[in-house]
Amino acid sequence: MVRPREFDEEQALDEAMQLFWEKGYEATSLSDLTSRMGIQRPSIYSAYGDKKALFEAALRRYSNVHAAQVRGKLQHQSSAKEAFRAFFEDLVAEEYQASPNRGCFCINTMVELAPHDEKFEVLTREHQMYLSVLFQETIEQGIRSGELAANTNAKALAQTFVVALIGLTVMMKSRPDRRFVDHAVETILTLLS
Amino acid sequence: MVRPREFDEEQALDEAMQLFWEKGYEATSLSDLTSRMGIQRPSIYSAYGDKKALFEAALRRYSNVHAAQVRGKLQHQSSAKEAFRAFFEDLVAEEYQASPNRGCFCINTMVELAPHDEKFEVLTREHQMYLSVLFQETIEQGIRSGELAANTNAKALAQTFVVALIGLTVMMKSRPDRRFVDHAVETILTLLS
DNA sequence: TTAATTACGTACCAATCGGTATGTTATAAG
DNA sequence: CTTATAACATACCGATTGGTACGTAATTAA
Repeated sequence: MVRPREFDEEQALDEAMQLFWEKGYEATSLSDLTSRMGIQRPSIYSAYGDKKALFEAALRRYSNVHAAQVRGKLQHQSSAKEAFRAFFEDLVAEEYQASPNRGCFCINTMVELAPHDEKFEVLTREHQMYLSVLFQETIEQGIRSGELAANTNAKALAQTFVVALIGLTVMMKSRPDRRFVDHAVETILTLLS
Repeated sequence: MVRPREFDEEQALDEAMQLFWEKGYEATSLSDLTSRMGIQRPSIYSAYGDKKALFEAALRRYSNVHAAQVRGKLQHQSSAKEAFRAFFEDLVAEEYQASPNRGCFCINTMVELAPHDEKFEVLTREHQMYLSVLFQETIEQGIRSGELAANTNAKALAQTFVVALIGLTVMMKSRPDRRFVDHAVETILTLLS
């Protein structure tokens, strides 16, 4: 390396992530990216590759950060029921005060790119699978502690919570009445009792 | 009217709907549309307006057709439990044999356009609300017939089924193991018992 | 201090984007 | 048969798209 980069690669990638997250792949132009990232076009291509590669790097970054956040939120609570209640209630509260409603970058990508690009089909699937494992571990912890019934099907329940997470996140993009979503969360949580 | 249209407006709109459904708004170009619809560019603009207006017309058409399909499927069964079981199992079966996985046009639009365009936020929200009413009526029918417990919260349950519908539809875009989805459907259906 | 290497900024590329002006053709009314 | 009207196809518009060639500036190794 003879001349060091004048920009922070991670920081610029983070800006790209925010932009792709908010607008999606197709609606985000190279001009959008250069102005938001604060670097020139050739710098993007030398540091990350083409637009698709930059998008992939941004998604991988999101996936890592998001997975760690979910893990942290679940572990923060001692009770499994309280963990899921806090998780879903936070999800709803955060999404309702966001504008525009970005939702989840990974879910957005599942809708926009996964059906036409196997790389993103795999990437997004693996993220869901990881979340499912996190949910399952939380449920199994609740079973061991006696909080949840011993015959609880942890795996099936975890998979259902992933479905609920996706459904809630996407649904809130149309900004339905808050009570609609709250009722759904309450009903979903009854699966734990 | 002095010279009749040489193309069938509804039929061409249907082709546009298929294309937007499969590729989304941004990824579908006017050239894609003209070749698929079999008409020239100015014909699109004179018959439907600009690209956004054509998209809106296609979405409205989808919404009507889809709502009627859902209504038909729910009414086809006599038992509420069987109605929802058939509904969700059909959803999964159809989606797993589709390639590419188009999902639901309305849900796709909720993700791509609703956060940035209030018109589509409203349009997609109203469609979800209508589905929720259909679900609720089916549940209430089950309560009246004695099939479901009298203290069943029909509204909350219907809203939860909408969340599940969205979650399942989007999740399947990443083509998870079929058992994953089947387990989730089975768990969701336990909410009826 | 020189040479090699790489980042940077500018300016550019062909291709495609959404959208339209225009001339021609077909129809119905008079 | 003429005339008004609107649909048709072609050909075009400026703007923007993703991507790159190239000359300059900066850094390290020799």
